[in-house]
Amino acid sequence: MYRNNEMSLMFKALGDPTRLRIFTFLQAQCCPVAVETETGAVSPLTGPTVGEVCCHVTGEAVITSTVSFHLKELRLAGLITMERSGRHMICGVNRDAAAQMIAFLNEGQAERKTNDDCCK
Amino acid sequence: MYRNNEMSLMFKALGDPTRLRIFTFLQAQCCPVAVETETGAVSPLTGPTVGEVCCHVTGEAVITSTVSFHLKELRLAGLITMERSGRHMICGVNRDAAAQMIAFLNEGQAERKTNDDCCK
DNA sequence: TAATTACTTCGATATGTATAGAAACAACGA
DNA sequence: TCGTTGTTTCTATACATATCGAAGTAATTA
Repeated sequence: MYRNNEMSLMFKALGDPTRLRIFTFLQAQCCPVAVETETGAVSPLTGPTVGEVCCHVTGEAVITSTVSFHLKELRLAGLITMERSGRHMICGVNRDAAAQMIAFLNEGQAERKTNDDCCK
Repeated sequence: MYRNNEMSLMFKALGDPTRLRIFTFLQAQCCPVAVETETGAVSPLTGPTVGEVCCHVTGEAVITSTVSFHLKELRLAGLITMERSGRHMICGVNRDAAAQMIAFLNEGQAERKTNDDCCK
């Protein structure tokens, strides 16, 4: 049941068109990453700034509070990472999260049970 | 851009814990299907009724308007199918929709672009 | 240290969503 | 045709969410 709730938060985060655009934009970015030797966690070293994300979304070179809000939602859902670099915030996708969603959906496709006789 | 909006509707539908439970429950059901010879579309011949879905979700043998509401949302997002069979409504997952979501996420993982110099 | 850049948070607002009970509806059996 | 079963729709309500402009904050430069 815990997994269900975590997963629904991820899906919910992608459930807004603007956030889905941001996510796929970040997913498409190819950039060098740092790997933590202890945990193996991967975080982007460079990548789009918040301004660049805004730009991609709105087409204008202005940072909006709306995009900032959506970035926060994506971050809280664990779908993206953000790290300060000087005045900028560098955004990157959390590829593990995407992998988890894929795995979740794939499991469902694979595992089939015969009808349980529920409430009878 | 159209694809983005369609996809976000699917993710949104799975973005509620109750709906995600319903979806995975239906995904797990193994049942005979009918294949349309023209389109190749697959639809379940038998499967859980609305009452059985309710039962799985709430643990009680009562149909609630809430579950009915969530089933409708899933249906409108294209994630499940529902067909009347006598007094019952037979629910089934639309496996193609799940496949589409998986494909969408996978594409994002695969396709990487070098930074486009956006708004500069 | 004052100004500038890059971004976030706050406050207001309008709209959407989940839930629950009651009423309506559709199919079947007596 | 009347009641019963299985399900949906309606209505009300409480809560969440997206958006926008304004104010606030952090890092850098003049």
